Amino acid sequence: MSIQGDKPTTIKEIAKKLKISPSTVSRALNDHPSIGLVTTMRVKKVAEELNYEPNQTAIFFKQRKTFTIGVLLPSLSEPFFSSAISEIENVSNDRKYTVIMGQSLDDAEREERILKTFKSHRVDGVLMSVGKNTTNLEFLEKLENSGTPIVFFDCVPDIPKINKVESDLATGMNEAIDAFVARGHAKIALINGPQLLPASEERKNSFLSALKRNGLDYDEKYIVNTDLTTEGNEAAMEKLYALPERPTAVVSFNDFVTLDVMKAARNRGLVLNHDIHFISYANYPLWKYMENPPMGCIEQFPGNQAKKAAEILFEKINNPDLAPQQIVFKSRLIM
Amino acid sequence: MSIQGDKPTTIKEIAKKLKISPSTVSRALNDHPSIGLVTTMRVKKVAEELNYEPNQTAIFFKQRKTFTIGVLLPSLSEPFFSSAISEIENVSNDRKYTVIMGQSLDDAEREERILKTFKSHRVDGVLMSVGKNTTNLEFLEKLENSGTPIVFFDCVPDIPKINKVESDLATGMNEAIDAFVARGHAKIALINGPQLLPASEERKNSFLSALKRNGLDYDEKYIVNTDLTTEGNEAAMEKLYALPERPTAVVSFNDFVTLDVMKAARNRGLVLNHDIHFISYANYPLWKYMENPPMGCIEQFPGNQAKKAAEILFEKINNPDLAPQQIVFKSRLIM
DNA sequence: TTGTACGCGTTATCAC
DNA sequence: GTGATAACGCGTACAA
Repeated sequence: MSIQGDKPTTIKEIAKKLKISPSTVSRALNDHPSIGLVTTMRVKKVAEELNYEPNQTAIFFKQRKTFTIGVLLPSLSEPFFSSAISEIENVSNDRKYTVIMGQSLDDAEREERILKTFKSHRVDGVLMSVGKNTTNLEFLEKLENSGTPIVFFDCVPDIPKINKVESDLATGMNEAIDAFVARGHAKIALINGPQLLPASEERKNSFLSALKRNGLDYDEKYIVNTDLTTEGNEAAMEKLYALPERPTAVVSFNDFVTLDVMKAARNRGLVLNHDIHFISYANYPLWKYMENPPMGCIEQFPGNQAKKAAEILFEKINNPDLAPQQIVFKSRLIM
Repeated sequence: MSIQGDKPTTIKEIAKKLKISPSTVSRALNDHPSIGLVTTMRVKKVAEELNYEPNQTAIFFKQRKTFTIGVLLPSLSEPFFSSAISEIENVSNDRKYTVIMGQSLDDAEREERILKTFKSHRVDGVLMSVGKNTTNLEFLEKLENSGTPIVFFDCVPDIPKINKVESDLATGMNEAIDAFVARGHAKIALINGPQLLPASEERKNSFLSALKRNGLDYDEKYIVNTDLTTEGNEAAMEKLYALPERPTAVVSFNDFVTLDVMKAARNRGLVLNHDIHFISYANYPLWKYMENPPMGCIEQFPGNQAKKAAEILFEKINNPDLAPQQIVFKSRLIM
């Protein structure tokens, strides 16, 4: 119930109380070697008493360094990004850095606005995964020549000389097709995302090459697309179901799609893991609890990706002349 | 490829270029009415050219206001908190506020350290859900009389006169027991969390009163505890399984527990939704995809809670004299 | 070992 | 309508 005012203590007040100069207080507080032990102790004692806490806003301002990084992701609620955030917070916390966050919700305008905010906050670096609808990459240039290091991960722009950490979707796809083939499947389908999405493009290409690698023919009817809505997912499954030569094995775009299509398959009377088999690009292992989970899933290690990206960012912050880092994490089939 | 230096443009440079004073530039940039239209336009044009962006660190420093709130949660990767974060980011973004984040991981020391960081960043307010192991609430006092408004949500300290948004677990529990009873169940068990957890205490109490309300006897063997590890969860299920009068209906602490115990039940040969029925305190609706989901789940609306908490915080920030707000969200059974 | 003086970028206050 | 000046809290080069 103290009538403790709202104004935080400053070094000046400590100085006045001790009848010494503010600079001495400053140095004492920072354990500057030139200050006598007694003085240092006296200063610290009074600082404690007065509940002194350094005003970081002043320090940030003066030092032109904020010990803060900005993290900009498409979404903060998706499990993939949650694991990422968690790792980023850990790495940052270890290094005494603070994290400010924003979600673009795949809105390019919002994305740019948040980036601007980060910049005006003078963050020491930016970690970001680009939204699906971002086409204009000017902001990048602006950021870069403002000297703020930036590291992309997961969804990265296709530009040379930037720092990025991404996932190689092909390795997991290869393993998936191999696994299907090893079990005797020949009619293998792909339920892909929206056609214009780079992530879809990549899945398609690696799907085709994995088929080829296994000596299988490609039938274009076996690639269907979904707009990632539940309706779209179900429609995609319907298309496959309607085929005269129904596929017995399916690789699907991601968890959410897989959940929908598996349900749709069940509703059509197909017996999971008997009539039809699924492998999903997956973000988290919830499958183990299901009675009929997908046959396998392709793990992209969002936590690891984010962690690595954060580490690169901190390297860059401490050594701006570092050459651009480009890391690729292999995706892996988990069964 | 411009040799654009690393130093951001300041109003001084704009002033020099235009041969006017920095104050005029400042006023022009802020659309101050006393500045002539022509001057204002000229200033804005040059600012644009020079890629001027206000240095918030300087503004924060001067204004003693950071337009930043700190959000401290036990975990950033749990779905419950992810939805919360997402809503908080939305509300903050709407109000032009920035969010800095930290996760305590239920470590009281880390929690306090992060809070200290928030404070030294001079955040305008704090939003927090208290960790499981936090016993010492001194930090709260310190924060409060430093004038920083703080709003708790989900896991809130049991103290009067603070701002909090919490969930009433009893309403959902009542509906759950009613639903079980309506379906003829009499042997109803509770798989609860660690005994010392307030959340467990609350579940237990509402379980007991819901039983009573339905004229059912309470058998202490029907309440088992888990430490929330997979092993603990399985052990809890085993205890129930071993009972001579096995329960036919179970309310379980949360999603993760439910997943484990349902699996354990299946492994014991019990047929879900026939031999044994589950209702779970649930954070997100993934159940609809399962072949044998729980009979129902008790939704706590983390997104709504967080949104309301954020709104209260912003009210507090704008009007510090506002009386403490205490909101309770009723939990609801979803079937 | 300690004090003095200055500057970081911005805005409020006062003067013209 | 515009300019000069001070101030926010801190760190540090320079002086003593």
